[in-house]
Amino acid sequence: MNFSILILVSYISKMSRKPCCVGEGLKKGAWTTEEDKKLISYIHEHGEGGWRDIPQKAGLKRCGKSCRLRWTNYLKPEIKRGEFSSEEEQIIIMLHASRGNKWSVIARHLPRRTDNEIKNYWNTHLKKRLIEQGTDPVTHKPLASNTNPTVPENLHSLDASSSDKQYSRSSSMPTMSCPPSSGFNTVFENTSKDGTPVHEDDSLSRKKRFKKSSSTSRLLNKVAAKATSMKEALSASMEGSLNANTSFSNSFSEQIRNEEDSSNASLINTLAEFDPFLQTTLYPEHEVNTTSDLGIDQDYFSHFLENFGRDDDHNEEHYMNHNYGHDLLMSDVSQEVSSTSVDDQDNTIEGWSNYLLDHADFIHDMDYDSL
DNA sequence: AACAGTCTCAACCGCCTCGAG
DNA sequence: TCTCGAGGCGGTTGAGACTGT
Repeated sequence: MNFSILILVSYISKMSRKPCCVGEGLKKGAWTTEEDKKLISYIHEHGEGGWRDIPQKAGLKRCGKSCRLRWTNYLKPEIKRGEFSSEEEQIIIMLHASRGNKWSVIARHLPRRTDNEIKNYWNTHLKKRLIEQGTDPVTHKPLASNTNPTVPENLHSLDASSSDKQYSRSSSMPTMSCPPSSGFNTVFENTSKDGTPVHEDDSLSRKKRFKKSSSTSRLLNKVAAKATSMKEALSASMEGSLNANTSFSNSFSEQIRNEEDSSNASLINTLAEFDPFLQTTLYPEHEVNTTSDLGIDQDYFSHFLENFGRDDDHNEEHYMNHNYGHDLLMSDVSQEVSSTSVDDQDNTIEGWSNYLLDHADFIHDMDYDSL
């Protein structure tokens, strides 16, 4: 008997690591306001680091790891919380396509967002929307069985047998006509089930969570509603010298330098080259299969993936052998195209993502009505 | 009003990485 | 070179909030 226990203990000690947070009377679960105050107060006074000693010094019955997580994921003052912008969503999706579930890497490109928040947002929002779009959230390629993403076949396999009932729920939502590139969020945006406007309240209610994406939807609606007239304006203003399929190789920064001289139309074209979200609205012929709120065009996105590769560890050669095709990814950050390191790749993406974020306001404020 | 089902996200778990000694 | 521990990371869980019936 004792011998068996010895073997068992030996086996366990070899197979599993001792939990870092074992101790009598250590508290678990949700943090109280009082605990938060203690932790904030201590870190303000002594700074971060030395997490192991913090609980004792701060008078907390928590393990150091728990304190660190609470601080880095929630209490840190610079953390941005709440609604993700459409630009942030795009960055997450594109980075996830190239990096996979490297949440910390993705978080580096989204200032003030934590990896945990991004991970949660992906799992609860973006992943589902990609599936709804007919895109495999793992491979970021079209789902094989899906021939008509507008009514994704895969949804049928995600019905009652799935724990995720959001689809069946949303299918019961009132539908209304919307521009092709506006997403499923548009369906329920700003509207309660009886059709009356939903007003935001202060609580983190489910209503509010749905409304989190409403800015995306509003922008999508705004852009999509103008897509047709924009295209017409393009054709007219460029007198055929510039059409909707024109490829712009100018860098984004160059475009901005010439911003004052550029028409909104050419700028939007350039934006579209960067931005699948805009591209689908500019090139409606590309969006026949697009229903996602994200508005990401499959062909465009596949192109992105081809140029970017998915796996850092196995795409060094792939990365090196491609010129990335996209000047947009390179020019803005003055990176060597031949660079092969993950760090350089990070920098490249960072330049692009920073640009997207930096000019989000500009994109949002663009005067579509003038077109 | 009550209940069951569903969704969200803060927090936890356990493994990994890396630097110090 | 090896060991150890702090911190980092991605996956998972479960409490609480919300919706539908």
